[in-house]
Amino acid sequence: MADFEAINGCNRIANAYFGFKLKDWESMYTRKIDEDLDCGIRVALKIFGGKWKLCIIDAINKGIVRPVEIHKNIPDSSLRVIEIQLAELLFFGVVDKCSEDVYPKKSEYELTALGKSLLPILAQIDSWGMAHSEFVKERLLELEEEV
Amino acid sequence: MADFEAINGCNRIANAYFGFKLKDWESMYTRKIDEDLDCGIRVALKIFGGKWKLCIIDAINKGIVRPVEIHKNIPDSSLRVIEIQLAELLFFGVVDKCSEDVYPKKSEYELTALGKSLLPILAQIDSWGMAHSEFVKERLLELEEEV
DNA sequence: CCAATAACCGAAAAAAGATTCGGTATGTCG
DNA sequence: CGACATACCGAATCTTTTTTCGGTTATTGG
Repeated sequence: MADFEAINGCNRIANAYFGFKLKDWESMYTRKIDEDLDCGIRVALKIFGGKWKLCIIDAINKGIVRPVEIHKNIPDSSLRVIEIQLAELLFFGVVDKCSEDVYPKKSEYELTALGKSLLPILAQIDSWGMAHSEFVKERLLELEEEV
Repeated sequence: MADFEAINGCNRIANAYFGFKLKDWESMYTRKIDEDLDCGIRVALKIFGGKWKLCIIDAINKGIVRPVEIHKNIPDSSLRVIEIQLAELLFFGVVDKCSEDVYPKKSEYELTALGKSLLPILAQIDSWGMAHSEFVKERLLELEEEV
């Protein structure tokens, strides 16, 4: 349970962290458990499969640790989704929240050991993407020209 | 253009490969190009970010090369989405279609060099997921108990 | 005190993604 | 030929994810 205690209120967890109502929980939950989780890929994607999660982890790793700053660093995202995905990452122990009572008192996030264990994957994905970004752009361009 | 020729008909490409109509194309396309693609992570996710794409690549790599077989190998998916995501992977050059005129004449997919370059990432994600699957399950269980 | 900023949150709407369903075409095998 | 399997495809529907919007609370700096 441990740091789970920090998050009190199941409504909040279910709703804020997963975006559904408690009445929906059972069906969603059981479905998720039954469906998935024999395949490493799907477990992994459940943790960092969100649209912005890897970008958030990347930002925190680069020292951008506060929600507003992370959001500014990822201009296409909405602040709300940063908050939500940060909360999910927090719930799954990928990040920790450490709002110290120092000046200026603002909440900061840091990577846990689990979060850090994702960094090699992150780096690999990022470098693959960088290596192929021109190719991907060209492919999309070709498609546009055809249309 | 090359193997792009193999895919004839822009309607088909836009609709089957991306699931929207041609009239929507311009806005979607320009948005996509403008938004993304400076960040390796997002380029990469554009290529293999679909729900089942990594599983499909994994299946092909394991020698499960025909759509129906891939679908059977991923029972939670629908055959349709396998077809669509296979077509997208084909379009982005991650897989190749090689329906040889041999008996039995059925379409088969194989990984291209680009597809194979994803295998290390795939392996890393999968092993990370396997290593943490118990933790993830427990986390979900805790949540269930709270509710 | 007051304006500004940050951290959140809930709800509704929009967008994206996946599924279901009903087709066509083609080939195989008995 | 006729039953069956495969490869596809389009459209409608449903689900999930993300965004937008309108708040509350708390802190900071003038």
